[in-house]
Amino acid sequence: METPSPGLILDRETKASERPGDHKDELRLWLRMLTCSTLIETEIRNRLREEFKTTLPRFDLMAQLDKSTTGMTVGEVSQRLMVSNGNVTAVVAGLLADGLVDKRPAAQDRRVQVLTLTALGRKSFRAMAERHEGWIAELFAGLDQPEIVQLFRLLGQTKASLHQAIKRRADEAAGRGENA
Amino acid sequence: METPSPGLILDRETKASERPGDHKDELRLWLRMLTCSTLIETEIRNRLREEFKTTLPRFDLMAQLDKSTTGMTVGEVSQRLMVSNGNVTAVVAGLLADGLVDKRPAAQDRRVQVLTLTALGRKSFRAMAERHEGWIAELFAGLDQPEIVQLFRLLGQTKASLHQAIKRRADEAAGRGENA
DNA sequence: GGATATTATTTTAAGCCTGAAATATTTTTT
DNA sequence: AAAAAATATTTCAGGCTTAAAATAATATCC
Repeated sequence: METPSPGLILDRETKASERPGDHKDELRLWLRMLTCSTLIETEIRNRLREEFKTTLPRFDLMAQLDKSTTGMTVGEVSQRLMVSNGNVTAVVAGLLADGLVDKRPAAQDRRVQVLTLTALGRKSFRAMAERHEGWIAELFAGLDQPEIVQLFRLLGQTKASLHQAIKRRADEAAGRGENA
Repeated sequence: METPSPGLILDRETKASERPGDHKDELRLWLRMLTCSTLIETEIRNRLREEFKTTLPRFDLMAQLDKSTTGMTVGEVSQRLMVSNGNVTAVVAGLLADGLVDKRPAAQDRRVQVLTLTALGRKSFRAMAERHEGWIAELFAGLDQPEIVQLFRLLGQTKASLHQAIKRRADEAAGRGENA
């Protein structure tokens, strides 16, 4: 746990550029990030179930709606959560059944469904959100403030890099004539 | 996307300790990490489907088996991948059907099922793994080597912090007399 | 204005995933 | 050695998730 992975020790003798075609460091980085994400997700999932008898997808969806005063469409929520439309429909169905969310067609465009938290939903979410914030703080308690800032910054870089690579790929595909 | 989140700008005037009970920075950090993980997962999932007509869970499972020469038990795989036993059983069922994995009871202990890659499975995985490593490298291409090393290190810190917090919680639960 | 294309959402079929209960096997206790 | 406890895996019910097809409504084109 404390010993750094040998592959990441780089000195003047062993530069990345001297191992052409090798990208083991990036792979290790990804696997470590995935481990962290999975550990956090699993723990939050467990606590939501134990303390609030709910699930992470429901919590996440309610979190989006809580941020918006005027409500959000299915499409907006699906984009924000980076899940499929169909998934939003399914999760919303559960929340509707529990009276936590309201769904109604938009006045101007009847294709669009506008989702809002009900009063019960808002109250219920706020209680969970407060605990949730504490749980996350506990989980990151081993990092001091500068480390948190630095990690946040590097993940910002990462996010930009990902968007760029993903866009590049999509453009290439479009260029090759992938007809929609 | 480029502008840093205001909450993370900390100077001498605005220390975290001066906002007791506030843990918005940790929350933002977690959400950003989740965004990165999700972007990578989705992209890898898409490419595995497009280029190899397979799924991420299958790839991940095969990756574990590829690392082991002697085979792994269901329990070992489940621990490594941080998924439930039942899930391993289910994914393995698909791989068995496709002739990529072999499953047989251990000689000494017939409770245990030993999983190995078949020759086809190994060949098939190696081809995917090579492409996979390239994809990951592309996705992280916006980070230079020192950034990768630094991010890896900080995620190591994070991982340690998570294990500590999760263990603490489990110990507390056990102490309160959670009978198995 | 009517045909066509686009957009938003839902449905569908299939696979992933979980926790808990059930099953099978081995180990420990008495 | 029989009974009880522990361990490894599977089964089960239920929920999540996706991509692709279907549906419905709006916008665009001629």
